Amino acid sequence: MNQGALRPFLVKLAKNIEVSMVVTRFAPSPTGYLHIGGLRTALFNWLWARKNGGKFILRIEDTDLVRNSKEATEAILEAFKWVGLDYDGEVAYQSKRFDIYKRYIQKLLDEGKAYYCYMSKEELDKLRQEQIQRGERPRYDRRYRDFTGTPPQGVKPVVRIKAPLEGDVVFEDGIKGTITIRAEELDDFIIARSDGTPTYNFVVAIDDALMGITDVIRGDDHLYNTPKQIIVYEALGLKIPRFYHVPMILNEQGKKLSKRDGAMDVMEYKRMGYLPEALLNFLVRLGWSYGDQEIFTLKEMIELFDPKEINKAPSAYNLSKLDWLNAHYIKNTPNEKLISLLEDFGLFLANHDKKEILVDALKERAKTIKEMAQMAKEILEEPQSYDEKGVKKALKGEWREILELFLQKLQAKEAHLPVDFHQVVEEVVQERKIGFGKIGQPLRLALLGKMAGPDLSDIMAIIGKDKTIQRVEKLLKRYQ
RNA sequence: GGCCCCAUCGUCUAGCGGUUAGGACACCGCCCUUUCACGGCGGUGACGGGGGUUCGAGUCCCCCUGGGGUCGCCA
Repeated sequence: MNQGALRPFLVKLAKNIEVSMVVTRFAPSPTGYLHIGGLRTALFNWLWARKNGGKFILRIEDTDLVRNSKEATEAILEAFKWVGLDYDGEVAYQSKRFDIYKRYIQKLLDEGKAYYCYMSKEELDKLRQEQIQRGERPRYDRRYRDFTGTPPQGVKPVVRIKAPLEGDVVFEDGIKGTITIRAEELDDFIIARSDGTPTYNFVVAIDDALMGITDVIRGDDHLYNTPKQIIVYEALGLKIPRFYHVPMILNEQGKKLSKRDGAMDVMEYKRMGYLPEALLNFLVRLGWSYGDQEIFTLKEMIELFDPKEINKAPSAYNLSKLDWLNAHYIKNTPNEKLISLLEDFGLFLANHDKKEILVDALKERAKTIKEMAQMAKEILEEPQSYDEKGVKKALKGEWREILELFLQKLQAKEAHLPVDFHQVVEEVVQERKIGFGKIGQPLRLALLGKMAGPDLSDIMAIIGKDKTIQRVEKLLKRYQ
């Protein structure tokens, strides 16, 4: 095959590669922390890009200079870091791209596809009120669309785009199917504010096109923005990406999620002791599933995720399922890792000689790292009071004689490991011919101050012989 | 209110014209066990309502009801 014959083939190959390339993005506006709905959207985009060996871009939508904050951007970045989502290239800031948008706005102006509108905010508000009173849908009346006269003085104009006057804007949504919006429902929306800065629907379309975004996965609160963005794409002759509008996450009552619903901030989950892998697993199953599978590693998610399979209906989150997932991931996290996570909750175990026994005992029962820290403290710290019900239940019969015998035997013995302590308890049981509970219950009360907790032998080994004796003596003394 | 979208156990979901409607969380029993968990076994529990289409509808169509989104010089 000579070069001339090969060339068309290579061109075709290159085109196919381009077609199959997937570029997604997450585009938050920096007005607050990253919330769980945003994180799910980010995850979906990230998974889809990674699955296809494509790119995932993080773009900060900060065109509204007065509402943005640097802290919010940092909070979003921090949340990304915590859950372990990465992104390709540098973070893109729209505020640094104003000159680009300006050029496109000018282009539309020059081509007569956009125009200056001199209506003031007050006039607009008045118009809207009148329309609402008449029971009409409030919308701009296009009074400056074909304006040729002398513009009013002292009004800084906005730029509006000419939306189609008739027909439908139709697009294919990867989740919801064909969406049709009639032209009458759209108005000539503003693409540049009176201060010259561009607005959301305009810059989104420009950036998605310029950055080569092929798949836009976003919340379905953007569904109605899509036809507006399509108007921009078409006015500029840009390639329209595929859209996937993900239904919202609802609160536990099945109502719209609001700031009042508590744990909205992703970082709040860290503070509550959740593991990022549990949160991600929880979130990926909200609106998406793969048969009966509940547990997904990140690798499996990448392998199996497909935005086309996302549910059409909104889903309510339920914390108890997150708890279950978190408990699962805690059980499967190496002790060393747990010990370092525990430090965020004021528990420092790194130098404790029985840390393995302690963590092993706790990881089976804790739902969160925070809870785990609490349980550990209950073991490590001498009880200051005794559970009332426990006292009634455990301190009866010959409990005193039993514990005294136990103390006597323990004092006479070397004890370090759980088996050593277990052996002492066993001897008491044998000698007194009693059931394990007869000694177990008062002993547990002495050690923990309450009736629930890990294996007694483990607890004694963790705190050691001396503290065990101290605690038993304390109980004996307290209830003479 | 207009427009758009949606609807299977309390919750997350499987189902893609013929299923005893499956799984998970939660809940309730039982087992394991010195206790609490974990784990194992079992149970309660759903196709919002009404019309069609079809030999046959959770699955297709229409209406109602309910829910969500949206109607900014915010994103």
